[in-house]
Amino acid sequence: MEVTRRKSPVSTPGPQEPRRSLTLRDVSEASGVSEMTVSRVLRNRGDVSASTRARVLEAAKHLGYVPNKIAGALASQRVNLVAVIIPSLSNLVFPEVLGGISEELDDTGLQPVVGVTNYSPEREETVLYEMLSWRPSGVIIAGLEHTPAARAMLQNAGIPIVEIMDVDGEAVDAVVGISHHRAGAEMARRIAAAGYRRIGFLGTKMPDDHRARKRLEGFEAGLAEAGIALADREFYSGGSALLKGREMTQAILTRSPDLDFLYYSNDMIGAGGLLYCLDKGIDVPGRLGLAGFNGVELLDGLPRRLATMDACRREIGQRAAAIIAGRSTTGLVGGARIELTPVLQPGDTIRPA
Amino acid sequence: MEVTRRKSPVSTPGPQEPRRSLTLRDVSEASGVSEMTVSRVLRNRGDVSASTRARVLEAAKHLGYVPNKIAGALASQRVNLVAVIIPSLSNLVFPEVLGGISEELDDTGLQPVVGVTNYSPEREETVLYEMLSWRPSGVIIAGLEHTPAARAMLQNAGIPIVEIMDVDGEAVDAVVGISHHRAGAEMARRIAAAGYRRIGFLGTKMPDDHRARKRLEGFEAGLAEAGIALADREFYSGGSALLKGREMTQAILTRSPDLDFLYYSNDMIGAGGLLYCLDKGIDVPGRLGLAGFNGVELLDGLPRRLATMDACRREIGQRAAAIIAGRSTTGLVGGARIELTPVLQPGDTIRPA
DNA sequence: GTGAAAGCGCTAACAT
DNA sequence: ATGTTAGCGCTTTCAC
Repeated sequence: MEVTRRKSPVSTPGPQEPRRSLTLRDVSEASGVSEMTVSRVLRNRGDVSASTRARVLEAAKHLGYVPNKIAGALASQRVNLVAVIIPSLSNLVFPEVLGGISEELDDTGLQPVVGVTNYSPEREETVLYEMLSWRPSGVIIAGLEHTPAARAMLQNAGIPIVEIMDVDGEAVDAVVGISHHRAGAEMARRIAAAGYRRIGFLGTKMPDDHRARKRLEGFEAGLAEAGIALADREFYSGGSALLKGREMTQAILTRSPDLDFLYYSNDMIGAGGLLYCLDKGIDVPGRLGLAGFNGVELLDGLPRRLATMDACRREIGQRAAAIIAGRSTTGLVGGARIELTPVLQPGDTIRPA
Repeated sequence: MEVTRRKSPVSTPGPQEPRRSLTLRDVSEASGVSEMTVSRVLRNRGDVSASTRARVLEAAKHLGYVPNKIAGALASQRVNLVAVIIPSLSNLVFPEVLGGISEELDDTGLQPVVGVTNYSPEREETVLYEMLSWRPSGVIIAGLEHTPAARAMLQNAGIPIVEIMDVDGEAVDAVVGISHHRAGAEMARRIAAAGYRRIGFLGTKMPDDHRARKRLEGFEAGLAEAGIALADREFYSGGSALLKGREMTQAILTRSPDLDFLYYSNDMIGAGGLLYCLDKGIDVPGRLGLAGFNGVELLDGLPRRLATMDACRREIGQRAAAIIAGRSTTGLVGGARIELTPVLQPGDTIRPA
């Protein structure tokens, strides 16, 4: 049995005994160069003669050496990871944000690591703690609402933090997003201007989806400007969004047949509602107008284009990543606040004003 | 200027100088207990008196200490990370697999870390290298096709490897998936049995989507059993799948108006095709039958249920994660081969046999 | 251009 | 129940 940990000869490992990974020392011995020089070659640092470099690379490749970033990170106090914390991956929106982040990070040597919270503040706290314990170079996190503990961790992390998606609130550090309140209000004004008066809201019942909540609040505020109050509302949670959209639409129209507009908290349930209306032969947008939110690509394939607002998902990811990348280069600190402006796309489901 | 690295006094950090993170030593000093005991408390290891434990936890919490997993991993030679390497996040299928993985890993102390390859073998190789350099406890990777270098890395990693989604080929270690060849063949037999004879295939043009390719091969083999050859085929890539489905359907029906069945390589383009047919008033499934692949939840909201086959996405994730979790506990080695059986769901778009 | 020494923050192993 | 010692595999720093 081995007792000492180091210098154990690389005897053939026993049957069930996990093989030891190769180390710099192995490459060093195989190439007859010091560990230090091997390290330099592998990181393209400092001056190394072409011949040495070739010899080292050859040895490393031949052995199948994969550097140990754990040791590297510990020694250099540098980790090329960016923590990305989002509520969900099935939401369609977040993979797109992620796409923007990856794209922007691609040439920086930084790598995103994704954590998913399922819209639970407690899970967010856990995930954040877990990720911070790997000492990432930055954090990109969805939303401005966090538990006090999570907020404290973000503040004390000593790394750039970018809160994304939403700008309606107090940021810890930098923030990139849109105002969901304003987005809701803008849609409300457009609807009111088009002459719709009996307006219903349909949303997923997500106590922790603050952005959907803010859109609704903004929407009601916008309607109020025109002296209109929300006539009815319908909430669901879970399941296929498209199907839920159908069911909710049927439910609300059965209960309040005089509604002339339906505002959905996202495009997927909106699309379900649209399909339902077309099925039932309801005149859209004449008898009934419809609008969603997000501007998802999926809508392009529907029989009619649902009115929506682009949430600038990809750009949000890019800008957030750019902030992290920029700071990790310059070392500068200071919280930018970037508010993007979503564009209202009336599509075919709002009648002209 | 500091020269020694250790024992540097915790003087107030300068304005732009990144703060040093708290260490075990800080907690040790604050609580008046040795670093080792603090470490034990924080990991719930060994016997620590209730009073000491309380004191340590209090100190750690008060300071806002977040353990440094990099150092911990290096010292313990243990990393609670599982590398998950998938082609895409926008494919709808992979987030579901991920869901299964997370769920299964949740109580094991293991954490998934996701890497995305965009269906590029070279990118897969890079991502794999990057992830292996963090010395994860296991790898879950989509598909059986890898570059020789990637395959070598997997073989030499000395950790459990689970290749997922597909079982048609040679696995490095364990494998969990379905036979896409068989899935294609089964659908072909069903279609032939229903009396369809002029059959077209529509797929995304993905040279590296081996599973779609295998389904097509199986499909053709299945048709051949009934003496049928594929009458036409149509390929596209990129863009909104739903919209592409529409366009491709229009294209293939224009070119080959006598087709009586369309087999799509995935449900999204199939759904687009279905919407197109309904728009055009084509009699489905009488005049024209349709089928997709995957069994995505989205289909539930469509006007008609598209025929499909469930790809067992969630279960694949669960089983794969269970293999990794099991091995990291038992230390046993040995490649399981788990073939799941997808179920054909005829929906409303294949006429009865 | 190359090497030697020290130590990153933590934990395994062995005292006590 | 708690402390001490010696690294984990790499990079920083300084010397040659």
